[in-house]
Amino acid sequence: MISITLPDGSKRAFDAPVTVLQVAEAIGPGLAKAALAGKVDGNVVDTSYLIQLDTSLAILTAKDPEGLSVIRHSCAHLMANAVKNLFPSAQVTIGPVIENGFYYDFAYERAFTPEDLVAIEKEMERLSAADIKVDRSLMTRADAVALFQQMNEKYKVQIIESIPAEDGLSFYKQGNFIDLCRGPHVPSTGHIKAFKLMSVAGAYWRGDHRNEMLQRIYGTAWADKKALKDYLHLLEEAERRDHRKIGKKLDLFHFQEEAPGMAFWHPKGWKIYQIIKRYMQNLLEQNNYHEINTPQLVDYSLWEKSGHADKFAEQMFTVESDSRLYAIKPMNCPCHIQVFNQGLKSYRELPLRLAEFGSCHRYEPSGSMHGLMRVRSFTQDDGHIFCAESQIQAEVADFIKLVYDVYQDFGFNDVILRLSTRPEKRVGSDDIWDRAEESLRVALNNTGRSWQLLPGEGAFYGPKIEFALKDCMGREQQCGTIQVDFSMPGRLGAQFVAEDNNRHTPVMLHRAVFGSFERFIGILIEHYEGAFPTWLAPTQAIVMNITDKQGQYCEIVVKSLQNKGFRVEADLRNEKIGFKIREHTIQRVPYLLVAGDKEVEANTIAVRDRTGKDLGVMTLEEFALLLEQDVSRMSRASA
RNA sequence: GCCGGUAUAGCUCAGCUGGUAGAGCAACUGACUUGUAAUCAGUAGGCCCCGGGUUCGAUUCCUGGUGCCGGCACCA
Repeated sequence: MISITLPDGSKRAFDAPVTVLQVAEAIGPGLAKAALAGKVDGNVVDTSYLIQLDTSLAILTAKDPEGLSVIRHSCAHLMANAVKNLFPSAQVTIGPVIENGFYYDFAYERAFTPEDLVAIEKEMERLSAADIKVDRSLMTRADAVALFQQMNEKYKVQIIESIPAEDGLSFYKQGNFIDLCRGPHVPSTGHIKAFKLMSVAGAYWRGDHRNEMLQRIYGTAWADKKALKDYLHLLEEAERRDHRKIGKKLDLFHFQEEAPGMAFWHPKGWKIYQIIKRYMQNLLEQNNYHEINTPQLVDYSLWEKSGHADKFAEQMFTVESDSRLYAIKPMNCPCHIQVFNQGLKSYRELPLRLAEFGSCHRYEPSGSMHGLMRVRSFTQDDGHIFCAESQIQAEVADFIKLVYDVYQDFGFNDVILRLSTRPEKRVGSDDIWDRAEESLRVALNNTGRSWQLLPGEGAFYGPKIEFALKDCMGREQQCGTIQVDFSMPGRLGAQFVAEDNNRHTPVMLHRAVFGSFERFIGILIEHYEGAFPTWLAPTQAIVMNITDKQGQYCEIVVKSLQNKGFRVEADLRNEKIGFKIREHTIQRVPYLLVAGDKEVEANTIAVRDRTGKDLGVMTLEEFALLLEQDVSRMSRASA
């Protein structure tokens, strides 16, 4: 007797071992038809999985997130199957599920073209329509190696050989196609109904740039055609949020060929930049930082001492003058240590917090640049906290809180927290790394928030906590960071006199909240789709006349609001009011003020907002109050 | 940096197989003096990314470069 507990708590009894599919059939034919996989004791398994002991079971269909994952995974196999049918000499490698879809990497003598993709998709449709049964089987490693060697799948052989011998190897076969896979998979290819191949791209074998490049095909797959259509529509919407497009449309900045990766800021974009800079200056002052400024060019020898030249020589811009070699600073920390080193410091002065809106230049690889998100010339809201080891914990905790406060002010609620630990190429002993990583881990755990571990992703001088925000396409962009550095202060001779009257080397915490102004503004643009909250909007209100008669009145209105500190402009062009409204609505100006004869007569203005909502006719004082309240919703900005 | 794609007016984009280019919007000029998302008419605007080659002739084909786009790798 086997008793199976279903998600609703009910139990089913069977005389003999049953497969997941048989259980589904016992529940109902509709469910059996929709069944993609089962969840037995929390593990997702094939519908052919044989249940032999009492357990809990959920039948997974396309409606379940895990069922959708199975579809995507099986769709990757379906694509590999199609590719092998059309290009028999292509070799298969790996094909995992990713957010919204899947990819599969192939080794082939030439690159796949967009036309190939169309053909592959068509072949996939054919295989899906044929509803081919998907069978799972087990094989020993030796047999598997022999089989794939015989098929001339040398990448697959490598993968199989790298799996520990004691692990069981499962394989999935559909028609003429077989692939090593942990599974589970759909029972037959007919369950894969809604998919689309998105793009081809190069990708290094095993993610290592020293290896050959494979052809990666990206695809998306959904439960049904409607979900697929919705997703494609969502993608189009997301593209509209692209900061590069909005930057052009709202005239915020531009790039040009003569200065790749370096933004030319236009008046409105620069206004936003100034607003967030002032915001940060206020905040730093409140948090006991001292703002400083350091040189743009520093003799190359300093970068050799700091260790940066060792790792980043290729990525530094250099200038030779008067037979001396300088580097245009790629970062600010060595300079901050120079400031710290002026004069003997006492433990009483720690923690000493130095901040700089530091303009940096890095020769980033050409293929890595991306609008404002990754540039060669950028300004960090950089800061370095010099402290004793015992002070790390409190400083890190304060900083994490600061970051969350700031992000909240800017409307970001989805912050991705990560801890990046020691990389292969690094300075400092393992003991130092142990202590540094531990201090960050403790700080993260104390926040009660969930965080991800990124092993090996730390800076060469220390581990780091990263605060990442998502861009319009869901890509994670690192913005804030705090890094514990036990090495650089010592390398550059930083010292302080402790309570014991001996000289000690301080710990340095590198930290930035925005990361860079460029990237942060890029993220802001995408987050708000250009419709910045009033406190950030370059123009907060526009005043428009109906005819020339109200021109003078409009100018008085503008002047009066400007005198109160608001960013207000007039649009007195001889155009119809509808035309002007449309233009400024598209330009995302929060408030649109109209003055016609009636308003002049009553000494009022007609107000509407950029969403099209009519806020009615009011006096200037009433509007100023409304504006004031709107702006002060962001408390820290006006602090 | 690597793989692929791409580059035409300020912007968004047409331009079949080679015969030196067009649209919409924007700009400018004029008329209109207008009540909440596009008034009408006119004018002007192009080293068709840069260099080399093939050709009688190249925006178009080939080739080298650069920028940009999508990935990969990198990211102090």
